[in-house]
Amino acid sequence: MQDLFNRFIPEKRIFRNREVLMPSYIPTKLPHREKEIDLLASVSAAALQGETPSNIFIYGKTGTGKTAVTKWVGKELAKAGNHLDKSVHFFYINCAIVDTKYGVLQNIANHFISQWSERIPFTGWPTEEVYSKLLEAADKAGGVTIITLDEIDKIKGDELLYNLSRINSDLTNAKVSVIGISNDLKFTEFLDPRVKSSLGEQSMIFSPYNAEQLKDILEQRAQMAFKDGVASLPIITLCAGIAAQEHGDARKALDLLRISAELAEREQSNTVSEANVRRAQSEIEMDRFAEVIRTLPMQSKLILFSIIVAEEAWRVHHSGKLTTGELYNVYNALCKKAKVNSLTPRRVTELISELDMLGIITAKLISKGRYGRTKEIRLGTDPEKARSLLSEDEVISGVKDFKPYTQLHF
DNA sequence: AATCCACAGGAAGATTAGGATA
DNA sequence: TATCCTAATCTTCCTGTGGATT
Repeated sequence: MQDLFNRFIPEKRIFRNREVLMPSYIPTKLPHREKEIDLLASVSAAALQGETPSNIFIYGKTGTGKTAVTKWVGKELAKAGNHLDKSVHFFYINCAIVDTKYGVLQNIANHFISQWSERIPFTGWPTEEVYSKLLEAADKAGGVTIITLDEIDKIKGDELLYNLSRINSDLTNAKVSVIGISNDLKFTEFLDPRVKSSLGEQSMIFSPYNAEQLKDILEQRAQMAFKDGVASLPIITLCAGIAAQEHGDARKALDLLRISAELAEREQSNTVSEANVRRAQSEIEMDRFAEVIRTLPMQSKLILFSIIVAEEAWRVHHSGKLTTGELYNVYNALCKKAKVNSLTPRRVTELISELDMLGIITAKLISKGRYGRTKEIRLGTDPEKARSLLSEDEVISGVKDFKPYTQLHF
């Protein structure tokens, strides 16, 4: 019995606790977020006096610790409340998962309702009914509740936010304050001004970590996640450096370290090598690249395919650079063959810029003087890889043998 | 200095698709 | 189910521009 499964459980050489490197893990110490923690704590401390804390809006890019800090402070607050015998509740909900008004209200309400029989079903009730039930339940529970809405920009419609922003006037016994978390800096711009001023009483911005800070974070986690001596300091510094270049996203840094270690484990190694990190990085990069290409709209795929095809043809016949106009000709011919309506040059330049921003291609604006201004377009990645990814699309696979030079003059 | 190429990219309006609503 | 709304996509029309050429 033991032997049967032992064969499939790899010998533990690397990990002590892999969970620590997962995005969901929240450590007890959050390095370099002391200021944010302090500010958040000072605002929400009002709850311990039985006052309603100001509503807070938290901005920051992904992997800057918004969620971790908020959850951590929330947990501590609830703990402190318990200690002081004050009724303080902390409630967290991710709006990317529950994105409807009904869903959010139902979740909050059920948080107050302990008895199963009285819980609100996940569908069926009129939304207003859920709201009044929520008020009732909250009043019954009393105390101060802090509701955290993570990825608040994902909520459909702003009715919910309006309701929540004035929920306190509907409550007699309980007090509610809201923490909104968003990685979209422009989110409030198109919000009802009343909601905006109410939710934005306090706002915080989480800035990305730099390489030094990421190093500290990785060091702390590595100590818990790995057995001793698995990841050396240079390896950790390398991971931190790579992630710092990519917007200082701590989640990415942890992913990189974790995948590197997984590769090392698969090689039966006892330590993570630089080669493991490089491999992991290209694997992550490849995944992202594949995902981006797969989800491209059809027209963008056609344009990308035109670039691949044209570049190949150019390499054979010519060694000039691919320009917008030439690309458009190829694209146009390709569309004809694929029996798809082609877009106007104006739209195509826009799509080229989008592909450029996605990092799939590079489009550099140059001037050829008398011969105009154009963009030099080049594929940013391996053409064969891109080609095979594009062939998954049926429209593209229908024209995969397309050769531009049969209908172009050089 | 003036010209002019071959586009870039802004503005505004039209079209379309998908989702909500009655 | 039909219809209505909205956001995204796309078109039309436009002005702007760096620098080789005249």
